[in-house]
Amino acid sequence: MANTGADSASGQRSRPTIRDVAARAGVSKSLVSLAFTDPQKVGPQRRELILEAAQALGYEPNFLARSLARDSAPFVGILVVNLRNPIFAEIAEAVRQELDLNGEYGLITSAAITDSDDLPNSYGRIDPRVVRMLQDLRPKALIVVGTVPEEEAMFRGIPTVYASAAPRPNTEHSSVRMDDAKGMELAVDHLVSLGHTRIGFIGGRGGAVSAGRARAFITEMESRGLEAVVEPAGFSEAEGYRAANDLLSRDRRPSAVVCVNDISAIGVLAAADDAGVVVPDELAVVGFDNIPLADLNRISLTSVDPQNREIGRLSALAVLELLGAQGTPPSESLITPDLVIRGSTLAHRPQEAPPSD
Amino acid sequence: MANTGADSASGQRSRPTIRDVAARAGVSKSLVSLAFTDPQKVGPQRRELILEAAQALGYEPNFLARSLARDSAPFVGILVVNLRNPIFAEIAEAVRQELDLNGEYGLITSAAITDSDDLPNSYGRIDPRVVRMLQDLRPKALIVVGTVPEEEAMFRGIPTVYASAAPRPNTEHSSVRMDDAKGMELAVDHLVSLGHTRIGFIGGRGGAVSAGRARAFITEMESRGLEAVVEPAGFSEAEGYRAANDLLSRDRRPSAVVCVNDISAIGVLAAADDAGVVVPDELAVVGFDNIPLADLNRISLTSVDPQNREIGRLSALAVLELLGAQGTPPSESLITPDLVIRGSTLAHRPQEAPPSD
DNA sequence: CTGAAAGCGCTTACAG
DNA sequence: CTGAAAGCGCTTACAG
Repeated sequence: MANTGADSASGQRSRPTIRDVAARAGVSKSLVSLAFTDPQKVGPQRRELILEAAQALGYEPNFLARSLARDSAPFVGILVVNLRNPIFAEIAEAVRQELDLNGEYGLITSAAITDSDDLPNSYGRIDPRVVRMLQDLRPKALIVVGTVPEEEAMFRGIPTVYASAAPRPNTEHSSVRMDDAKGMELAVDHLVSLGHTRIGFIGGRGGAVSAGRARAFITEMESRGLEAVVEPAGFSEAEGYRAANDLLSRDRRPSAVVCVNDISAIGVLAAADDAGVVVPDELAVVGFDNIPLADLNRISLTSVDPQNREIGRLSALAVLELLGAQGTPPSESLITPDLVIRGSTLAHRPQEAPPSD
Repeated sequence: MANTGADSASGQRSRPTIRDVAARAGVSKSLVSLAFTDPQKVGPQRRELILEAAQALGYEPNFLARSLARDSAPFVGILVVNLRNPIFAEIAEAVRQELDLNGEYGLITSAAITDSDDLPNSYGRIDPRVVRMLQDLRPKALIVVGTVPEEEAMFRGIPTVYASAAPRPNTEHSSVRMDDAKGMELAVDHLVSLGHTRIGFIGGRGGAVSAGRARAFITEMESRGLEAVVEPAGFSEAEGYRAANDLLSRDRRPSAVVCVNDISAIGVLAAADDAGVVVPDELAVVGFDNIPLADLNRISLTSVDPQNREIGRLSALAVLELLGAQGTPPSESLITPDLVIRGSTLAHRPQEAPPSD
């Protein structure tokens, strides 16, 4: 149904258009357009007139029509691969906030396909229709939060930054992510300083990030002349649980483990609890991600903090740079992580203050 | 920049348009349009021809242009008020899945404004620009997941269903949410069956849901001739912590508490731990929401399960009904919750199997 | 600084 | 069943 005059007279209101504003202000459509896109180029009194008319009518330019005409929408798309993982939500919000500060606008959307057996941290597949939709919307740029398992061909032709994920080797895209080598160094340093020498790693499966951390662990251990014990596992709690059981049943079991992420570390804690192994006295545990859970009184998990807000912030800035100069080559930023020490490695952790308000 | 022929000859490819397909198939634009919107109305051979041309060119109709022409986009908008809360992600995905099953398409987006002091469960404000953007996109309908603090005027003119939130009294919108009275009955029943008579409630602040649960608690207790002890608190861990401390320092302290949600219940557990109060022996704790956290070994929180996937599913169906018959009056569905009993109320809980894969 | 005109990619009556 | 035409709401050269 076209938006006829009759329609706007009826109860079913549609939003006023540029035409309505032009009529009310007594100017042409194009002048109204100009007043909204490049106000300086319109004479002060006319501008005032137009803005008043728009105000009175409650007019705001229609994104959709504007996008079609310009062949580019006035926003940066933020594609969150997995909504269930709280760190992705945190990154996405940090991205949006930083874009805001720079006068850009971020639209968050999610493309996760729910598998029946989906776990909080599972890296699900992506819905190609969401990506197509996003392409139709023609965002100025895209920020992909999290690891996309599929080929990146989907994002071709639009400036893209990966937040918290590594792009494929010969990509044209930028990325901002934690420096895993540095994170592993912090984790192993900490454990070694507590006197641990027999240290295991749980992880290595489930993608590039996992494999990279396993490699970093081996490097870190070998550089100290220590034996690297690796128990392959993915990102889920269940896999952490199983891997920990395997590790705990070895004859020379490790006195400490580093886990590929916090979720699997939670599984390790559960396995230790069930096996009557006291944490941290008999088993020290370190995770990666520093999810909110890690800070809970009863979990108190020492974890490598990837600085998610910083990752989000820098991803936004990377996109702005890409937008500024078209020829900008893709960049890779590695963020230096932090180690947050808690009860899973230090028995007598400093008494925590009650959570602040 | 218009999408000229020269442009499509250059490296910077844009997607093929209906015009390209028409040219290749040797038919008019409108016939191509028809072939995509109402294939039956096109002769078999021509249809085949058109589809082949489209296939060869990699053509797919542009959502944006279609939306502008039709004054309605081919999808249902799913607005997630708060991305940080895992239950909202779960609902949103269930909505999308059910829409899918019915041939509709759901686009998830988030509108949370990050406040500096934002907590995992804080009900943030909503970004009006996201809503406007969504309106411009003209979704067929809207599903709002979570409580929107602002006025609902934003959603006027578009069929809307609230998932997991109550609409304002005289609204024209539908809603699907947990039956809080029933949930409270389950919680109190359980505690009473364990022999508790002095039971507290932590919550009541922060919105309609919170206040409603407080009222339900009082009703439930009074109907049994028990005294209802209410300690006002919001949804955050910090507020749960503080409220629990207040409650525990009373002369006749309760032997059990029901919390307005799981996050605040976590705060209660922390307060009990810090005060040396043993859960569940000296204090039994029940939460609402059954977030994934509640199932963790070390938390093991008894919780009222709102059946989020079911809420999502029914919200999708409610929207489909609204779309089917325009005159359909708004409906309110109350979902019967479940009580998941864990270690925070039952000391010797059944030995849990290791998490399944 | 202003206004008429063409166009973004699609859909929808309307006449053949 | 098919094709030319007008339109969705906006932007962008282009001529005044």
